[in-house]
Amino acid sequence: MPKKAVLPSLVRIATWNINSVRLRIGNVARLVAEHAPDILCLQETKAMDDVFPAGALTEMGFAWRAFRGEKGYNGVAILSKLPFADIRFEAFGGRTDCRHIAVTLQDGTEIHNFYVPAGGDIPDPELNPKFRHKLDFLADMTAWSAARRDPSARRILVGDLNIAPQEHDVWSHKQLLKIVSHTPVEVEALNRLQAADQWTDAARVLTPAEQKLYSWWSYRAADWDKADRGRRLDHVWLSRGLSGGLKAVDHLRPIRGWESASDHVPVIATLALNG
DNA sequence: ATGGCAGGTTATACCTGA
Repeated sequence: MPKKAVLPSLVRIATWNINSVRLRIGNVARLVAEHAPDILCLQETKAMDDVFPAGALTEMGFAWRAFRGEKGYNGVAILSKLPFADIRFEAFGGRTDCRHIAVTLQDGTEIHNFYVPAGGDIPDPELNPKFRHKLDFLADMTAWSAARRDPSARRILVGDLNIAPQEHDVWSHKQLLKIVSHTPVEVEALNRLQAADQWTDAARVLTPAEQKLYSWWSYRAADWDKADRGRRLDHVWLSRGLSGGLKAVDHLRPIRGWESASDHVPVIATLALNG
């Protein structure tokens, strides 16, 4: 007897640091109209639950919604056209601020949406509590992943991880070595997390390591496109039980040029969950 | 080598981002 056909054969899952979901709800609608994600994971929604635009997202076709936000900062959401069997969150970095939310789909696939702390300006945990918080958060993620180590688990980890790990995940490896998001201590912490359950960095499966690949461009550049000083901060990772189903990963650079754009662009992975 | 922008708030100055 074939596996129950609860889910479509290919699923498109998007991650996007939206930098205020209320301000950019029109951009979300345009993304949905033009790119048709089945599941949309947002970070930095900056909206408490009572003002989260759930109605507008329902009208876009997301019958299933999980969100948790706080006033002015943080906030994560998972919007889905596929049903949820469970919604939950866990504490990382010693706080229950709104930086993680997870759902389970009907076939048992888990989706974990993270907003890792940015870490402030000074890459020294002794001098900068924000950097200490970032490292603590990553250490907790690593322990969390190691405790669930499972070669057959079906998990997707997405989000703004606020680290560009590889040389060509930033515009200048040399010039960013002491800049928070690309320092060796952060990259090593992210690599430990990835190794904790042999996660696949989906974007780099299909794009060679020598090719520049970004998901974020600063608001501060006079011309972000011309300067092209980007970083790959937004990630889609697949557990071993799902990595074989990966079909495509798109970094939607043109969206950085939309009116009233977020400084991050969506990353969309297409994968077979039942493959 | 630096500075540059943007969103939100018990706002009109200061915190966050990275």
